[in-house]
Amino acid sequence: MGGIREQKKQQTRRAIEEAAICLFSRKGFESTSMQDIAAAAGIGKTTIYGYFRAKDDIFLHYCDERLVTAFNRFREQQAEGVPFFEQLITFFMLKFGFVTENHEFGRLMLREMLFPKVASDKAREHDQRYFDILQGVFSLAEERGEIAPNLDHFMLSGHFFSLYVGLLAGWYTGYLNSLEEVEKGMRGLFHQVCHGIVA
Amino acid sequence: MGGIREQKKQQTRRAIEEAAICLFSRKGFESTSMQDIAAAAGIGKTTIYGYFRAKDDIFLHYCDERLVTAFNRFREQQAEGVPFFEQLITFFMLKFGFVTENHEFGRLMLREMLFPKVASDKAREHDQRYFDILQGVFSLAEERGEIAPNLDHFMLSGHFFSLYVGLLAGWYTGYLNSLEEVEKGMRGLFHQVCHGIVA
DNA sequence: GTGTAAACTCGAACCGGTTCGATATTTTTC
DNA sequence: GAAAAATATCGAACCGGTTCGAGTTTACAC
Repeated sequence: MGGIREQKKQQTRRAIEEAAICLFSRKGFESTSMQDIAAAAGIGKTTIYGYFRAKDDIFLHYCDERLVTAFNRFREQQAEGVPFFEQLITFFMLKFGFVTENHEFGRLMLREMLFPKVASDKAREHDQRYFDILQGVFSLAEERGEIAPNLDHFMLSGHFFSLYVGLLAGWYTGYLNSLEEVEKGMRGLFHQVCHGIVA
Repeated sequence: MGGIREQKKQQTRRAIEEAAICLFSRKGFESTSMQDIAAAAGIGKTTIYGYFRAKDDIFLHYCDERLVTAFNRFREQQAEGVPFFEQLITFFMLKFGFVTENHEFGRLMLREMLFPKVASDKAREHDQRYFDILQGVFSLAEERGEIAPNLDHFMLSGHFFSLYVGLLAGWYTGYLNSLEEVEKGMRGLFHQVCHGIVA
């Protein structure tokens, strides 16, 4: 069992993914053909379909991996002593920077994650990881008395997540043009959540 | 000037659009080929490109028209006496219902409007119309003393808009499954904005 | 080893969106 | 009203993602 076949398969898969991501970043997703990828990976273009269902899948699989590492990076640098407001800013700015690092990748990823053709389990997993982190932040904040007790933490997560998505839309539609502007906007919005707007 | 040619052109354009939208709703966007549309409109498929830049454009042009009428409908039924919270709920639930009326249309439209390949002027116009309406709601609320004075109305618009987008994402990823749930969620989130979460 | 089944590979073909280029029609000009 | 310019139409071809099917390689049973 295992053996030669499995090894080669792993190797080929890796070759395809690396070739694809390299070409996508260099020439853009749409300008890279399956032919190009196959050539760069040293195989026939039909062979790719033995490893990935479609062109999109190569990209989405890569996003998946990156998302997981990004989450882990956040968890590592999570500092307990920091006020919850700053924890949230750090968390979402990290996410934001990560998603928009490559303009086109981010666009494609967001389209697929927020408005998918069909809801996927993979996406649910990511959401779960995300909620777990925020849940932790909110619980701590509650203990410390930074936020009101008995708030619905699920809704709270949704609230901050929505603002994060709104900022991303602002970025991609051209209303926000630098990370400084984004952070400024984020602080303003988060402040509104914290203190309310009622007279 | 004008004359036969112009008339026919208008007629053909209409025929294409009607055929396309009819087929899109019946069979779905991707399952409808340019061939299908051309046949239904009684022309050759290449001719379509004399009227629309691409398949997407037929759809997006239609969305454009619908968006405008939806805005007008809201402006008509805007009631002055209603508290600003209820005005916002009405506004966004109207938008929400309109966008999600056809599941696939909404998905495609949102992908394109929030994360466009290139920022377009058309989109800016819509945003402007949207901000104008909200601006009016906030100004009135301010006069009435319903919200604090000196709030940044632009940021406020962005805030509510983000929550609306977040709810849409929740709809398309399967966390919200009925308009009742959406409205309940919307009320909860808007309430958070109004009253804050700080202890 | 040998036979058999499963898995891998890839050239050929398919399919649908888009472009090209030649033809047909209308408008303009004189 | 005929020639020239502008524009509309559409069949043929292109291009790129995807599927088919036939040939090859590997794994396993005996």
